[in-house]
Amino acid sequence: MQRIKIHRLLKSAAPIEAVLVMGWVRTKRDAKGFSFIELNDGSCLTNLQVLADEALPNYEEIRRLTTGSAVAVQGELVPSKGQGQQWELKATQVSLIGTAPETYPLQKKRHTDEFLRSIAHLRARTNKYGAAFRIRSELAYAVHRFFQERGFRYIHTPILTASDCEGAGEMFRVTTLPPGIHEIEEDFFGVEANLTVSGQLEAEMLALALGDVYTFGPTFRAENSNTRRHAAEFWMIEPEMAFCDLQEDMALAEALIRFLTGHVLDHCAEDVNLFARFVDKNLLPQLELLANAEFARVPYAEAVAILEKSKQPFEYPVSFGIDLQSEHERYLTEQHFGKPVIVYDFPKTIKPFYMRLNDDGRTVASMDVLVAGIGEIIGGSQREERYEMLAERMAQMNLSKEKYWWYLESRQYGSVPHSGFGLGFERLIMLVTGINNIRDVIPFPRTPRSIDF
RNA sequence: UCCCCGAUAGCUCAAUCGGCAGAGCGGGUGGCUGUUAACCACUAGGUUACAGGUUCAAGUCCUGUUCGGGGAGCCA
Repeated sequence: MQRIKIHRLLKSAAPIEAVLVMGWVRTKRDAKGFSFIELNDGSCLTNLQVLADEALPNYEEIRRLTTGSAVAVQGELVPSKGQGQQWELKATQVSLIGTAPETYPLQKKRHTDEFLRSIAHLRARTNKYGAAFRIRSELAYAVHRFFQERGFRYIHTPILTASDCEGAGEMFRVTTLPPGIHEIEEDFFGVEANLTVSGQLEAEMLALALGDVYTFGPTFRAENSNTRRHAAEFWMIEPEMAFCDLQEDMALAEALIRFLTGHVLDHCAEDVNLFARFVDKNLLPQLELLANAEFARVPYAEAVAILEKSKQPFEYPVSFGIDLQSEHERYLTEQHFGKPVIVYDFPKTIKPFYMRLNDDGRTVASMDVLVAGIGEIIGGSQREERYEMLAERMAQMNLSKEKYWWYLESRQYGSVPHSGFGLGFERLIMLVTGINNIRDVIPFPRTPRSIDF
C-alpha cells in the first residue's frame, strides 16, 4: 500500500477504507481498551488522531509507545466521534519503525526558544519550528515565482571569491594553508580568498548581458555581531536590472515584499495562524498591511527633517550626514508613517563606491526599505554606470583600480543605467512569522562562537 | 566589541532579611474515562554553571571564568 501524507488525508472529502501513514508520535492518550495517538509527519501542522484498540495483536506494544517514536499505521479514515477533529484513523495495523526512549527531550508542553536552540537537530519536530521551516520553504518558492514570472533569470554567483563588495562587512578567509604558514603564493588560489559577502558585483555583470537577473544564495559575514537580527551565514536575494533607475528599483522592492507576504497569507494560512496565536498577536494585521498598503517613500533629507521635528529623545542626535540609527528607523516606520518606508538618496559619504552619484553632487541614488520590528530589510541602489565618475569615487575611497579591473571594464563596453537591491531572506521570514530572533528562522544558525550541528 | 540581565531536577520555574532546596510538566507504577497540553493516586529524580572568597551558616553576598539572553554598533 502506498503511503499518504497527512495534509492530504485531512483534506479528504469522504471516508477512505484503507490508507497507510507514517510519522512520529506527538502524544498518546490511553483509555481502558484503546489509545489515541497524535501522529505528525511534518506535512502540515495538524496531527492525525489515530485510534488503536486492544483488538490489535501488538496492543501491549502500542500502550508503551513513547512521544517521539516513529510508526507506520494502516487503517480506515473515518469521521471522528470526538470533538476537535473531522477525521481520525481507525488503525488496523500499527508497526513501530523507530523507538524514542524517555530521554527524548521534546515534551508536549511549551519549551523556551533558548532550550530548543540547544537541540536544533530535533526542534523542527515541534509545532513552531516545523511551521517556520515550512514557511521558509514556501517563501523560497515564492521568491523564484515572483522573479520567474517577471522574466528574470536566476543566476549563480560565486561563493568563493577574491573580490570584496566594499562596505558589506568583514569576510571569512578561505585557505588550504596549514596553521602558521602565511605565504599567500602557496595557497590554493595564490591570492587571498574569502567567502562571499554579496553577489552584487558579479550579478551586475550578468544583468549587463541577460537584462534582469537575480541571485538567491548563501552569504557570509564575519562581523562580531551579537544581535537577534544578524547571523554569520544567511541567505540573500539580490535582483539586478539593466536599463533600470532607482524609481523602478524601489517599485520592484515594494512589489516583491507585497507579493511574498500575500503569498504566505494565501498559501500558509494554518502555519501563519500558529504564529498569530502564539508568537505575535499583531501578526495578521501586520501582514495585511505589508501586502496591501502602499509603502511611504521619503528622501533621506526629508527623513532627517521629520526626525528633527519629532521632538523624540533620541540617543543619537539627528542631522544631515549621519547614518540613520535603529531608533530613527523604528520611529519612521513604526510611529511616523505606521507602515513600511523607503528612504532614498542618502549622503554619498555614508554609502559604498558603486552607488550612482546624484546631480546634487552630495547624495547617491540609494534606498533602504524599513519595516516595523526589523528595521532595514532591503538595501539597494542605482549603480554608477559612468566610468569616469566610478573611477573617481574609487580613487576618493582609496580602492585599487587593478583589483576591480573587470568591474570598471563593464563601464567601458556598452554601459547602461542599472539598479538592484539585496533582501535578507531570514529577515523576511522573521517579518512574516513574527519570530524575533534570526537564530530561529534558519534550521542551523551560525553566529559568533556558535557552529554546532 | 560595548552596556545591562540571567544560569536551581530532563523541561518551565519557586525558594521572604543569608537559616531544612520545592512545585508543575515530563519519566516510572497503578487506576479511570471517546480522549484533545486528558484526568486521579503513588513514586524516583539535585555537585543550585564552574573556580575562589566572606560568614557560625551561601542557591542567596563578593571576585573571576564560561555559557545564554536583551539592547547598541556593524549590516541584510
